[in-house]
Amino acid sequence: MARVLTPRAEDFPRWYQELIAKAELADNGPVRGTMVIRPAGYAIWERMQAEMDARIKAAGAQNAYFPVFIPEAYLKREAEHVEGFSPELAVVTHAGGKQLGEPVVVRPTSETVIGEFMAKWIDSYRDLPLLLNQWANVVRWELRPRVFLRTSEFLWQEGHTAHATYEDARDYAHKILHETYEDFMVNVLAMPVVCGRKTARERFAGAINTLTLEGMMGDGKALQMGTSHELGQNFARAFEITYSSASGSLEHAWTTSWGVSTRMMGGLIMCHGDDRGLRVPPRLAPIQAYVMVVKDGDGVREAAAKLRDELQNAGVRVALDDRLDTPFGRRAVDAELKGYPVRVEVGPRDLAEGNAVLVRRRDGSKTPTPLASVVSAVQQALVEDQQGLYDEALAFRQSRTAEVTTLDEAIEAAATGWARLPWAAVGEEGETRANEAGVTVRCLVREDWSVPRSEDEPNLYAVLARAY
RNA sequence: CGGGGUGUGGCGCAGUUUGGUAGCGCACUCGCUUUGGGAGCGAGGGGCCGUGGGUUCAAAUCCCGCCACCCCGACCA
Repeated sequence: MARVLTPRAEDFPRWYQELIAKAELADNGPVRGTMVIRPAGYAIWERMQAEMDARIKAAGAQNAYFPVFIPEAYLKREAEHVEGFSPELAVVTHAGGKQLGEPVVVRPTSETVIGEFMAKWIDSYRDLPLLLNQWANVVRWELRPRVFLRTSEFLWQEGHTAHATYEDARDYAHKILHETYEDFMVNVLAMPVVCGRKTARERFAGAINTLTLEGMMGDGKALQMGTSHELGQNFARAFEITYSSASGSLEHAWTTSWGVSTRMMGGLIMCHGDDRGLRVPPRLAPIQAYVMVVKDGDGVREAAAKLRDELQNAGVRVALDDRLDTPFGRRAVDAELKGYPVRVEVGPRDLAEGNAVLVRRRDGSKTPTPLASVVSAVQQALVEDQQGLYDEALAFRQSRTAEVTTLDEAIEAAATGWARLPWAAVGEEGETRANEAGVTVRCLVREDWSVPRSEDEPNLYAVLARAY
């Protein structure tokens, strides 16, 4: 059987296969494209999760946990929602050695179960807003899985909130979009994203508005990195999430939901990776500085260990590699594949001159550095390369984004990157035409690239691109 | 579901046209030499060739059925 690497060769650079094999970030699982994250990849995911979780808590949400099995009837309560998801549901029909009276669905997302609980937990306006988040794996039996980008099972965070008013819900959805997601992607992942509003066609099933964060990958395609939905009162009505207002009237709550997933791992690889492997932004990297004993010699191990300690004390996430039984070349190449931002190479030759060699993953530069200034040089490199990766990705996106005026031009430009044009020049018919050409409307933005409050605002622009 | 394709040690493949009882690379184990950019040499271990049936003295190879998986399209965080 041919090895399972679903992204097409032209979508992923050559190194990707080697990265999968050697850096062991992730692999497809035994069940039809189910994602398996190996330990090396988990270290990166774990840091993503920690950084994201901190931001979610800063937004006031609390973590909770809900059932993996959802009665089919729950899904059916919200018409659009069930229609949107039915084809991709995994349904359990047998359990306990017999056929179930009512099948249960393996959650594709948890609006419905959480809605059920929200209805129980919310009585008064004093209970609002209710801000919940859960880290969980969900299953969507997509027709065509792709490693990292669209696996049948994926791990994500899904936030679910209920608010007393439309405005409060809307503002919260936008707050998550910017303060939680955009902040994380820009400052931790070093990935520029365009925040915008999905068209009616691209909207989440059951939402009144879907906000998105779109990133450009190394091949010019777009990847939706995260999403934040205003669900209006659709789910509140379906699950009877009601509260007594201050004036005593019974009202339906306004809910939101939002999520980011392990897809970000794919985005990270495809945005920053180069022909030598992964480049992990310093703020994300589980190992920021990799101190390597290049070759044994007088005082080499001691010097390396000392640098490790100094870096650690300075707050740098550091690892020491003194495996002299493994050839240096292999260790160096492995470190590159795994994308450690900075390597500190210590060997007798440089040590004789009181130096270690500082190697930066971002540009491959090698700089002999006096032992006494290694810590400050590393710290500086980490800061510079965090910014450098972002600047590089932004410059790339800008160079591949065309401002055009007609749909034909936009479709042509989408062959290599993104195109932006007045939404009025596209419209629903234009969107259909673009889709037929393999191009989708990624989002709607204002002229200054900010997020529109409504689809009816004048002077909106559409961002068109090919997507995964 | 439509159109292509593939199933052979852990991974990637050759062998199938022209049947003769399974091989290569990587990985793994042991030994020696190496170690400043993916090491070399030597010696090993590991496969009822997806599955069921048929043809034959003999099937990975030929014939029929079944199954699984992959790629392209429809679907999507």
